[in-house]
Amino acid sequence: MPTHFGEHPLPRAFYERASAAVARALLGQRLVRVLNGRRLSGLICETEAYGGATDQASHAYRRTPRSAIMFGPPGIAYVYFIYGMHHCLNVVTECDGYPGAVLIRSITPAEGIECLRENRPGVADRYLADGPGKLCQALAVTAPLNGIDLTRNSELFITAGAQVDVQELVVTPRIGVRGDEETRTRPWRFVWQPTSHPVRPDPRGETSSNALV
DNA sequence: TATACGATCACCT
DNA sequence: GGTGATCGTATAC
Repeated sequence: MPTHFGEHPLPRAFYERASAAVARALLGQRLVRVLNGRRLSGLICETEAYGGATDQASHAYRRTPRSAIMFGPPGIAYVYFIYGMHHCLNVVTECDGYPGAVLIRSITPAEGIECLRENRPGVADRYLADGPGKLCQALAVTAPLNGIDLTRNSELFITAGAQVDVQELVVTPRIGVRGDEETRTRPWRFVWQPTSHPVRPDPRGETSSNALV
């Protein structure tokens, strides 16, 4: 795949679909961050889909100034601050006017590992970007990147990465969400677990299934 | 204006 | 497996 000048970010049409479809399709794609002239990247290996008024776990369950971005055009980054110290990176999905987003929960470092190490001092390579807050720290994704267009070749974008085989796909309920039974059990977390190299086990032990594949 | 808490992480036992 | 850190945001008053 192209890793040089002129590579094409995934087009807006990629994101203009149902959140769960985008969450599934993002597995294996390459998240690229250009920081101080250095290029960092990783392959997306864990995502979660979030919806609108019928998804009690979503920020867009109610429209507020913060969640308004989820109602806008797809392909835009939604970065928010949580627990007083972490950032989370999302991609807006669905048509303009209809809310949706995908939370990127973890990546496998691919380029610029030295820089990721600098951003996460004292952390073993295996844990550099294996969580939503961790990957934001590793890639220096913070509030100023909120609203950036991921379909443009700039500081943050996503390009085509690896093919993810169905055999390597795990689908589970989302982590740490509240709400009614339907919201809590909705199978909207997608994990890429290449059989060749083990990925971390399910962090909270919820049952997994390939039912949605 | 005030208050409670979260789409988390790291460090403790 | 338990919990403190730490603050923007939403919501209640």
